[in-house]
Amino acid sequence: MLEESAFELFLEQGYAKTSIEDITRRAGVSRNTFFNYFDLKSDVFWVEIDRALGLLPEKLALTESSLPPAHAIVEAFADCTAELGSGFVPWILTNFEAIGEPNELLSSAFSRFNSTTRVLKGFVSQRLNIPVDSLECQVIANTSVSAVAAAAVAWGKAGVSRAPLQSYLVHALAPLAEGYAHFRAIELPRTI
Amino acid sequence: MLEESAFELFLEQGYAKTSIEDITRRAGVSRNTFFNYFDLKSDVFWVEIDRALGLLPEKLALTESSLPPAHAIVEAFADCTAELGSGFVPWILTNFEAIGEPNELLSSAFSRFNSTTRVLKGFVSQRLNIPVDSLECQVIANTSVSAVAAAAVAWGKAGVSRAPLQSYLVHALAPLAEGYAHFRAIELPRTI
DNA sequence: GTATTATTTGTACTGAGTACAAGAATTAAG
DNA sequence: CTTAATTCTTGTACTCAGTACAAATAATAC
Repeated sequence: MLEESAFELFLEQGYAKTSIEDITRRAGVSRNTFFNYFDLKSDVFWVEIDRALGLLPEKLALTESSLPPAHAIVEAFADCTAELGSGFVPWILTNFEAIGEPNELLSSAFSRFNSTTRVLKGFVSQRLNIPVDSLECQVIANTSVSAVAAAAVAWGKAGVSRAPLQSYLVHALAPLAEGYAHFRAIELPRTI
Repeated sequence: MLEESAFELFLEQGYAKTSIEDITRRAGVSRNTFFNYFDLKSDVFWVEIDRALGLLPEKLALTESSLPPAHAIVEAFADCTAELGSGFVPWILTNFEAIGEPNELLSSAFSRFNSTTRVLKGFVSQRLNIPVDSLECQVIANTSVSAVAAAAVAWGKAGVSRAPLQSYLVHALAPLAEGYAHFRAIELPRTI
């Protein structure tokens, strides 16, 4: 499996010093085969997370329409990971300190941040009946995803006896649920 | 100015189709000169924003210690941009739809997100007297920066008759001020 | 066994980013 | 004004992620 080879080499010699050629040689395939499975080198980090995030739209759709959006978001994210099993802990969450912040990881992380906020904007827009391209939707989506990211990283860091992810999500998003309970669109003034 | 040449070319032919060689040729210098001024190609987008963000630590330090952190954050960010003049509107904020989401922009954006959250984590830790590496600090910093980013993008989009950035910041961060008013560290349970 | 389809691989390429030394321009000192 | 020192630009060469495409190989179907 390319990911396993990649993770071994990243720990042995660091992300930057590990070339795609190294990874594919370790896996016993050609360099170009890598690009049959991944668009980018850093995509190896996201296989499990992408699988979980892929479930998000349907999990959001399944939440009770009377539930406040922040609660629905917690439930949806928790359901995404629950469906992938209790042993599900993405490698990058437990190893990101070893990996550091190479630009390729930053770009692939932000790419997923953006696609996740797009999903949440649509959900919030529909649930709160406000325009999807409003500042309010963007803020709720941005802050929710960044809180989820912080919770996920903390959860990954907590070690093998960690509490369920949902505990972390609830704790991280509770203030947002409270803060956004009365968050309404306003007409920002224009200068004369 | 390298930035001006870059922005002209990005609009003429797109980010991906504009090489560093193109930019430096347009500016009348050698390709390697580019790297005397910038670490990365996409760094051209951030000159003004980096200047503003560079002021953040001192602006945060200047806020009243009795001010709730979210209010202090609004004030500090607003002061950062106010000090750089009323005409200060970073090119990327008004042109990011034209630029799209090239991986290089995503990585440089996330790099600045991370460094800004580090600044805010330190501030929140000191102001609320909680450990800087706690989930609470991370969540407050992450959500604050992502709300500021959403506000800044909306502000950039609003056109030449836009309200002051502070209006957008206040609106975006008000729910966070409310939500974090009683946000305290808790001991997340460990599994047996 | 042959034909078709799917997958891997080889080759060649672009361009961001890096390193380093040489050349040119600027500044300082005598 | 000349020389020396310092600063900055530039040329050359490189690595490696990422791309394109065709050839080779493997797998599948008949």
